[in-house]
Amino acid sequence: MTRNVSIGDVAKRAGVSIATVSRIVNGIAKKASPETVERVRKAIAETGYRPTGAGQALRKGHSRLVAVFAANLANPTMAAVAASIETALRDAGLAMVLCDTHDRADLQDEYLLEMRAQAVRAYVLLAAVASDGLRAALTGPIPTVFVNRRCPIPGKAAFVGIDNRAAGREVARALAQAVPKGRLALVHGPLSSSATADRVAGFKRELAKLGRELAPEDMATAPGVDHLEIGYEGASALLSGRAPKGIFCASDLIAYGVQRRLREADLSVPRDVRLIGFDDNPLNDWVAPWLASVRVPYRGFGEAIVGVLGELWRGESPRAELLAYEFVGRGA
Amino acid sequence: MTRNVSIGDVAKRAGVSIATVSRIVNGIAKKASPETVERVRKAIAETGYRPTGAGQALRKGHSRLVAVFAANLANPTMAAVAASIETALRDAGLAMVLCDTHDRADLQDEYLLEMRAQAVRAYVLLAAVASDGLRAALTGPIPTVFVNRRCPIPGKAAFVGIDNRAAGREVARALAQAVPKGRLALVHGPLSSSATADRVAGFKRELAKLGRELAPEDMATAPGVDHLEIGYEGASALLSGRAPKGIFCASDLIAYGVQRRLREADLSVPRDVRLIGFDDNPLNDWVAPWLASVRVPYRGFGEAIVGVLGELWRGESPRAELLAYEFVGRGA
DNA sequence: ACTGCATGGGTAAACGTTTTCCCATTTCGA
DNA sequence: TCGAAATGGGAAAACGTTTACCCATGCAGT
Repeated sequence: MTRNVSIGDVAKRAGVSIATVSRIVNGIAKKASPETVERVRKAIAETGYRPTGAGQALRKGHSRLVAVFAANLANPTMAAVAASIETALRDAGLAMVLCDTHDRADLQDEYLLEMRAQAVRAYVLLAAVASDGLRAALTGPIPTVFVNRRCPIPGKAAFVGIDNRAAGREVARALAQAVPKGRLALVHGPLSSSATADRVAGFKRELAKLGRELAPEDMATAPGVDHLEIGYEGASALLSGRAPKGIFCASDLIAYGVQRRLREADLSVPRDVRLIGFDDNPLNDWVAPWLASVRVPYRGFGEAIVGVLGELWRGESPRAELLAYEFVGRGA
Repeated sequence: MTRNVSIGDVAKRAGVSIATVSRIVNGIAKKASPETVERVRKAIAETGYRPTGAGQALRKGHSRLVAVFAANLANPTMAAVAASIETALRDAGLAMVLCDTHDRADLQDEYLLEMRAQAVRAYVLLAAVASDGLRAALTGPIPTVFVNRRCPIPGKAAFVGIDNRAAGREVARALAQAVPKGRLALVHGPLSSSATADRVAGFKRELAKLGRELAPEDMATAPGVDHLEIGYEGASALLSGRAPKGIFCASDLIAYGVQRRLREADLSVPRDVRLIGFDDNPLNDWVAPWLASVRVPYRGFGEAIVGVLGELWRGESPRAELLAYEFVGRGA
């Protein structure tokens, strides 16, 4: 219906050139008398003018969009991080394009191309997967920051997350202490994720140091992207022998799956088996008060990510920002 | 570094004009000899050309973006719907800009304006809130579809969701049957959401019909956006009297909150109290096997929404698409 | 031989910005 | 009083597309 108001309309109404309007909108304050500024501001307010993204993007070479890639939006932690990023981006005057890669390289590559065509200002990769497209993107001009899962391709890349290895060690100490004697075990997802791999490595290493090294049959995993199923399958594998007294689950969802399997085997958590998860899903306090976990400050990820992005936009070199995590004891 | 390849580069390489390339890319097949098409296709493949969004948006007046507004991304059902929309949009060659309005009118308005400036092809409002900006948007040229929560402003607007009133009635019958005698109760969030209001209305109406009308003290609510807290507070209110035997919680998260409060009062679900939630969070089977619920086919929302959007883009008039829900008995 | 009409494809305008020049006027220092 | 510099602001190009319009050429029908 009503055509969008353009910078020309504002200029006409204020009786100045569009160049002047543009300068004032963009805060190039050097060149404009206070009266002119006032007139233009008035015209903008009256017309409700707002610069059109397409025009800006065309001229400047980049839009006000940031592409966020998530491996699996159904995963609550991914959704939480996405929400946090969204808020932080908005505070920075940017908008989020959210892409679900389903952990598939082909989809990720397609999205990388499409988002480049959209002239996004940055890529934010939530659990990236290695792919040719990613390799290409890393040499391209679009700043990229990896979140949670480190860049699966060698080279220096910006990262925001926690020290998963140290957290894994802390879990090991907590579990060993909570279960002074008896079989300990581990259930985890694919190790292609650096987050998982680091947690597992730290956990195993520390456990060995404590003299409670895990045997191969104490470690279970399963393929797939659904951590609930992974947990269920992993627990099934563990239960072929004598039930473990303590299990580290590399994510809370895995722990939920494990607990279901244990429940079906008439084992009670935490009475019969201690469980420690990871991520500390906000629902834990409500529906899983038996689950100890590691709280990752997902709410703060957005701010950290936008901070790192700011550095990249200013031309600084990529760095890793590690946030503080916290072990949450539950089910004591 | 490497400048993006533009349509001109392709044209030069294929030895044709950019108009020809554009026509071929856009499938205007009438005007191009097979050999020319072949040459251009080859040039496109070699250069990896892909039309730039900004150019298209500028020329056509709209981008390949669709704006999705969610009231609260931390809510798993919102996230699930968003994920579903994302997939459906991708299949249609579109991308999703996700905006978290935090259920605030001012943020929603700001986003409506900003997304209009981004020339989005549509608004998808997940739990919209009434506001001046929304009123203005509805008279504007951008197709709008409401999801889950109906348009809070009178007038005809496209809608995708379920028949919440009928579902509420079904819950009433199920609860009355599961708890043949004893006090029944209801905990719900703000009634400004049509989804909540309809569920509650259907539930109360049917209960009255069954001769088990709710007294005022059997209905509890609490302000705020966090359903967990609402459930907890609501349950506290209910517990001032004799504990109810069955409670309908207008969402699963509310049910989680209620259950926690009951647990703290040493009441067991479902032994002491039957609980029925709504939405059927996928986690229920894993961590809340005591919670009956109404399964809303959120996975299918995306497809339905994109279908409705297609109609709107073709100029058809807005309609409401109601999807099938299903009562899920648990904790019997 | 001329008209009429497909067929294939090129020219150029338009979309809305930003930004580089450029110009006019004023101010200031000597 | 003259030149230099500062101040305020305009003209126009460029970004990448799409599309309305135009122009050849070839061919069939008269």
